Amino acid sequence: MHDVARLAGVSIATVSSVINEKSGVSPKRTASVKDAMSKLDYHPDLVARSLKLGHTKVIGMIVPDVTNQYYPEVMRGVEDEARVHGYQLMLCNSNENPDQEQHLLSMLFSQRVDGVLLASSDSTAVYDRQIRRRFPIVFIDRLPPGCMERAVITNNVQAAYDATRHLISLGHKRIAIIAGNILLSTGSDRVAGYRQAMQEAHLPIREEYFRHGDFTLESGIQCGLELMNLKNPPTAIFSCNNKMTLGLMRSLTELNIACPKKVSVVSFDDFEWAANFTPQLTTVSQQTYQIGKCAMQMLLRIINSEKNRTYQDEAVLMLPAKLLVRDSTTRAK
Amino acid sequence: MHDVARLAGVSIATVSSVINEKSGVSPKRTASVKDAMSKLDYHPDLVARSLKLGHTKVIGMIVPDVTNQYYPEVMRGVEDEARVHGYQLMLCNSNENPDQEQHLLSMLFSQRVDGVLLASSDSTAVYDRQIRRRFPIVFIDRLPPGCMERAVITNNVQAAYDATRHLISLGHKRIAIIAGNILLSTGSDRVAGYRQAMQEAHLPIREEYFRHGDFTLESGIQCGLELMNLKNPPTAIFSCNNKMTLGLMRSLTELNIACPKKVSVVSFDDFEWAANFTPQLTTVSQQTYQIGKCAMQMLLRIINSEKNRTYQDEAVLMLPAKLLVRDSTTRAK
DNA sequence: TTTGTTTGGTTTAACGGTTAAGTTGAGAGG
DNA sequence: CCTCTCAACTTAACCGTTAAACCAAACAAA
Repeated sequence: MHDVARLAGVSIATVSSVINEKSGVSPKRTASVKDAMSKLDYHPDLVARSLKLGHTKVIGMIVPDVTNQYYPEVMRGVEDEARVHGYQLMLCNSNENPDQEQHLLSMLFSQRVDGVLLASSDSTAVYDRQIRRRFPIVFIDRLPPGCMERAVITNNVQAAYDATRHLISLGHKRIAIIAGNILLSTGSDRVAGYRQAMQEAHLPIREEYFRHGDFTLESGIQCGLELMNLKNPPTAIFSCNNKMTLGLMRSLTELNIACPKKVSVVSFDDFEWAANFTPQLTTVSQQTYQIGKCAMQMLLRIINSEKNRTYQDEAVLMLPAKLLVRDSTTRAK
Repeated sequence: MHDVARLAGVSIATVSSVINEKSGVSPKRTASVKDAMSKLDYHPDLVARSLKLGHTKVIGMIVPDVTNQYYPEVMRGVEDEARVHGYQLMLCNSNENPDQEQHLLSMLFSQRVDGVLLASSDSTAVYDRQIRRRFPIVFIDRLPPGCMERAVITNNVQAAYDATRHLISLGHKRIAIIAGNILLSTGSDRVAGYRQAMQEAHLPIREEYFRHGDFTLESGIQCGLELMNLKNPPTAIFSCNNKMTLGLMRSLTELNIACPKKVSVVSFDDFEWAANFTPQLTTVSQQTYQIGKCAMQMLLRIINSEKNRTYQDEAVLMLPAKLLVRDSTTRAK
């Protein structure tokens, strides 16, 4: 910057003015400064600017597993919205590990990011003022216990209800569920929707049809095997996320059980490949891109309101999911 | 920091020494400083530190599409290696857009990242000294034209050769290829491997069996339809990436053509779902995690060698891929 | 002519750390 | 008792920006 100023024959303050497009610099000088900048291949140091300005124009995003299709899709929405407003993204992986999540959180704070988007894997952490004071947080996908605001999630209860209703309307009575980690809202809410639909239809929820997975492929295989090896196996299964569904389908292949002939399957989470399975999977499709976009918008509103001290609270935004009926579900015999 | 120093009754320099675990601070003071730090919930400002130190301990990573399974897998390797050495990751999406890629590159420079991992979508850009001077770059996945060093990629020629050989060894003669963007090394190298295997087996490469896709699902569908609607359709198809394969399989479903009965399919890129398709897909599996890990290690070596001025050059590291034979390929009749 | 205002710039003090150089005090050696 | 050494700590300069305060010249109004 110093060099640019010297080459253009002005002070560094003038260079700064040109960079930030402030008024009060004559066209002639503006031109010569710009000239000098490109001659020297000068790029402003955002580190220094951040230090001075007190904000970084970077927002952090913590997800439990980048490898799960779901999160990159959310990330697209976040990124597109962020770019429009000149923000950069710092993506971190918590590996479903609460300790690492806390560590990342404090690391992001040290990096002085302007805000954080968090899909928390910590079912015990209380994100109270302590953390809040550090920076604005918007929760995505998963709602931490007790959290009543600043979150963008899918209406999991409704979505699970719809999925289960679909099975019931096809005449199924023996409907099993492969639940995810019920310490997470995505785990418990989907179970709640299932329960609601079953009770409404006066169907019993048999203990043996209620399987606890943990959102991983392996647990899907395990639960699938257990369910189909019962003396009286279910005629339909509701699997609570994409990875477990994958495991479930593998177990069906292994046991040589035809789907949907012998058992109908409806899965949470749609993904590119779902329509390519044989059979094509009936899924609950979340608005992933939209979740990311809305979350980023909410975060931006919070950041700006803190800047202007016009604190307005942001409720939990619940986006509906859509049931995509394909070939893995069919009428009960 | 000021507050911490005051509370502990020392100077800020002493606080700094404690933070950086420098010798020359008495145990008593060390304790009281640490005490004060936790009392005030103090987290050092990495922005200020970066400004002073001239490095950020952040490395940038630019990928064409986070939504492609491949890149998150690479990212895992990068992240694990980065974490060990105290580096953070800034992930960016170029959307296969060269302009955006250039823009991100200059943005990352302004952020003063210590290095960059780049899967370039720019087939024309020359990454010469101009760019190099800004920061160390290691290329991943795709080798830009003319680049002979500082890259970690899969041995695409060999892998494509193996895949094609596999089809040939099954007795296929009419072997089609759905190529990707041949302006990218991943596109052209895979074609080269295919060519080599075909020529070696004295099989003609028919123009009509050579289809140009662009690595997208849509192009896969398109090429699949075109190929199977020929008067004399191929008995085997080599598809050059995961998304195009997905498209290809959709087109087969649409045309009601059985795989592998009517046509064998081998695909580049393995992914979690590949083993769940019906039929289970024969794929070329890249060492994604390892690519990320090795690339990060190489970048670290470059960064450190620049620091010590012990410039040593890094060649192109080529990792082998593995052919996973499953059910989508079978003997030609 | 004097005064006020506007325009187009410069100077300088932060921002929050790190570190080289300087200071202090205590113990050892002469 | 004086000097020397060394450990322990402080002072102050610096990193690259921005912005408030300041300044000079030009011009308009009284």
